[in-house]
Amino acid sequence: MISGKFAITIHILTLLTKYPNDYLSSEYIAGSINLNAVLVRKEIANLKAHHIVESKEGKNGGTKLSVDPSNISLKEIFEMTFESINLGYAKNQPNPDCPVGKKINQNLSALYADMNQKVSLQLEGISLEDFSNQF
Amino acid sequence: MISGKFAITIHILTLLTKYPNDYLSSEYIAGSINLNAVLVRKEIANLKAHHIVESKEGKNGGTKLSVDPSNISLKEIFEMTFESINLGYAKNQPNPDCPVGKKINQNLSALYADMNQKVSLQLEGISLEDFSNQF
DNA sequence: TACATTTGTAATATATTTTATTACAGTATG
DNA sequence: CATACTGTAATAAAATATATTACAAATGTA
Repeated sequence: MISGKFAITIHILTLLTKYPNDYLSSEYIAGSINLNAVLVRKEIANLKAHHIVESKEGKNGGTKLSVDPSNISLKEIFEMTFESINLGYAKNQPNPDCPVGKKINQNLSALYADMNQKVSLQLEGISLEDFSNQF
Repeated sequence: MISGKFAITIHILTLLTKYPNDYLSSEYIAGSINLNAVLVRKEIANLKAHHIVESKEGKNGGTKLSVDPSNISLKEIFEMTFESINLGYAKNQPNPDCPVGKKINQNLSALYADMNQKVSLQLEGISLEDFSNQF
């Protein structure tokens, strides 16, 4: 199962991009995603830690973008919400006495690293503004 | 969480490539992966359905490759074990009355489709033989 | 000031997915 | 005919993801 972190975060950011002058509440955002507001606030906390958004507490509070959406790429959003693209690893440590077991994870890692590079290149070319303009 | 299906399958196939003249038992393979033998047999069932390997039941039975490892690419293995590369979707259906909610999944899908194309190209260029030669 | 609204965060519960285990029928080998 | 395998179903356990509840703290406004 892949978590919805990236999708949720990009949904939040698209809303904030669409309404750049408003502080949107987590309840409002949650209503668009159809997700619990606490989880929205958790992703917002992550965005705040990366200085992408800023929040205001109290009545009429909420969250708004603190960067220009043309200056942030999907690669950055990806990196904030996803460790790396990969096709998975077996759960347990493989047998180190088997020539295949000994090296499988290292060889998979190399493969996945290449994958990430290609995907990163793709995501780097798309700004949040680009993405939002599709709506 | 990403399941280990792809990693397990490629581990199995690497072993079969290394020992092309033997029928390897699921217990033996499981010992290399450090995984329950039943799960190995399940992935082998998948490989058999795709005519990549063949099994022999009974004493001294096991599984061996039924294709030339230079003629099968990681892309094919990927497609047998993975739906598609993606960065996830939010779990619940988004609000169709919101312009963003209405289109978010479609726009994410398009993004992910591009990603798959790039990754597929990469994987297409690597044969099982290539991968196995790294060990 | 008092109230309402909102964030921030912790604690806990539920749901979903992934992996593991158990069990056993069926098949081939020697 | 005993042994060592596969094939597969059923169930359990573990891991992860999402949801809910609760409440302190902040802030705008009557």
